[in-house]
Amino acid sequence: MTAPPRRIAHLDMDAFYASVELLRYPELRGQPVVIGGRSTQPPTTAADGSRRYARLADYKGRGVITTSTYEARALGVFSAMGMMKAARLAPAAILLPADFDAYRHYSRLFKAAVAAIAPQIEDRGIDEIYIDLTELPEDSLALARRIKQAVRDTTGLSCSIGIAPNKLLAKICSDLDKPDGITLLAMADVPARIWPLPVRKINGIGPKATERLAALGIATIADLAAADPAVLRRHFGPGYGTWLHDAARGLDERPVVTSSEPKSISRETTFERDLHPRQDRAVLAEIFTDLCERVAGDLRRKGYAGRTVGIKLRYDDFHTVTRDHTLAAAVADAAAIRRAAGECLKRAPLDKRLRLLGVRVGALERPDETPAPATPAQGELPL
DNA sequence: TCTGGGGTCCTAGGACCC
DNA sequence: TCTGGGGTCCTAGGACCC
Repeated sequence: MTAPPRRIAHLDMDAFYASVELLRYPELRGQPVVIGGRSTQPPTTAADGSRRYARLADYKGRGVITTSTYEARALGVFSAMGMMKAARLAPAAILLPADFDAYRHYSRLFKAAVAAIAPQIEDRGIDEIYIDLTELPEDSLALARRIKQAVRDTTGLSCSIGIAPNKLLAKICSDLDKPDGITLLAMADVPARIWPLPVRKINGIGPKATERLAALGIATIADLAAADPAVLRRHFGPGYGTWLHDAARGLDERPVVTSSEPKSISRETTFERDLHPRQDRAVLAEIFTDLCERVAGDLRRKGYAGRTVGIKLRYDDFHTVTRDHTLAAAVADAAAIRRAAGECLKRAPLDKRLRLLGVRVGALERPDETPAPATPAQGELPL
């Protein structure tokens, strides 16, 4: 007996942050708009109701683009691009600050709308989800249309959906007909629809792996599927090499995971200008304490404590180091985090200017829950 | 004009224990 | 005394994702 094929959907909101901003500023529809920049000012409204927007050309600082509208992408401006570089490509583009409270609000709305139709949902961040449709009676196209309509009705926003036998393929599919698209794919379609794509389209193949594959003459997913798995394992290690070979053939057994606990909570900040550990000691100490307080606030709000406290330093040459310190018992208060983080700092090189400082708490526990008992459960033999 | 912030997972080595 | 091996925890770095 073989199990029937699964039906897994991947839903991706279209240019999510930018689209939320267009709900607020509808007159910007059709224009190149980018979101980003820490010091970006929101638009000002004149007495006659007209708004004045910041332009990308006005920006000064070390921010990156968070999202851009499709019109801005057409000018070569994409997520994670440095703002100063983007300003050269599209100086007249409208610049808006990120409003994460608004995005979280719309995120909750669209997920609730989907859950009312298909409750088996895996959260993949603020703007995308996997949905397991296997147990639902309707056909896939009807479900995809109904879900898209529900998302549009409750948020005014569009999304793209891919439906395939697993998460790997569903994720690739949701990107094939963007924006506002639906793509259905069966295993038999993999050679025609998936193999012509570049390897970078596979979720889990990033810039480094793409480059190393290119050096082996592997550019498309078809190239990867045709590659000798032994060669892949030799170059990429047994785990990743085997995964690459499977992924290229569209194989993926990962389940849709409908609930999970966080593993770590962190806060970090990149300074407006690089700071020297000695000359700028006082201001660095203040930022350090503030980061610890913000992490403590996040822990308290979410109901966690953690045993491992860590720091992250990024130097002016972008070299990054981390230091960890594991305590005997989990902590959640700012003073204890600050003490442990201070111990970490003593073990890090402090002779170069810093551009970033971060504080993290891991090995999380819920302090209100009793840890699992070490004694065997009832009816179990103490072997 | 370089390169944000919040995460997860994997690897690898050393310590320590059995 | 020497040798061997497995398991777990901790630390550091790196790739990758949204």
